Amino acid sequence: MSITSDLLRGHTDTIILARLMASDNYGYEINKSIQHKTGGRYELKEATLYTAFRRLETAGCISSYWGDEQTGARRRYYSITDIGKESYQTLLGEWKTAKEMIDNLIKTEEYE
Amino acid sequence: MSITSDLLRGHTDTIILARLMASDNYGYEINKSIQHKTGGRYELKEATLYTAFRRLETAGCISSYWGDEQTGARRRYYSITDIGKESYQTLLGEWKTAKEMIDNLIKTEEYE
DNA sequence: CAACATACCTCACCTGTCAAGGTATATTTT
DNA sequence: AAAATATACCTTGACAGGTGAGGTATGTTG
Repeated sequence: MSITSDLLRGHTDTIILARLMASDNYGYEINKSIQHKTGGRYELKEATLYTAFRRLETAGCISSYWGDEQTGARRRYYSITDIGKESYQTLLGEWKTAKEMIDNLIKTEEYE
Repeated sequence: MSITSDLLRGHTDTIILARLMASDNYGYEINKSIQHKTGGRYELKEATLYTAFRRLETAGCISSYWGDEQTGARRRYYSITDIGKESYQTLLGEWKTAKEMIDNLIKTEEYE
């Protein structure tokens, strides 16, 4: 168990949705921008990333389309839907709650 | 996926160790004190709790002994070891790091 | 032309969680 | 006295998300 697995587990969807709130983007670049934002301390594994895309698309949170690049590898772009925007807000709220709860629970004070 | 599963996943060990930093205690009561501390909003499922005890004991983070109750159901008490105390401190640090990373990643600002 | 970067994808496995089931003792209610 | 509830422990099988390892294809760089 590393710091980048179970502690961040369950946040993958939120992280992706947050990125897509800014603009449409494709998988490879989404991962790069996440790496960039953490100063290289965190990257989504490819398998995790694509699993999350499938999950989010099935849930109606994102939609996808192929880019029209004339050169280089093809790119599948993702776009956040209205459902996705709602989910994102919900997830933000849940994170706030969970964060407070964890902070409270892992302190040693106030345990009887 | 509920707020009490994936978002708190990976914190079970830390929560238990935090409780044991205060004093030795037995499973049933540990769970009660966690419920009490969250005002009933969170409880570890029994299966999760006992799985975690096995995991922590195997890792040398806790040790256990049977209580000498003369009446009522038997109680298995757990005690945090030196290794457990070290682990607890490490986990606290990892949580701090992870928290900052997540906070940063799920914001919509600063994505290019 | 080999190596690397870009860019996509799938499969099998691992691990933590948990619903569902079980055991046993003591107390309270009917 | 029987039934229900609370205390207190435990295991098993299934599920879901993460990930290592593998694959495909194109373009660029040394």
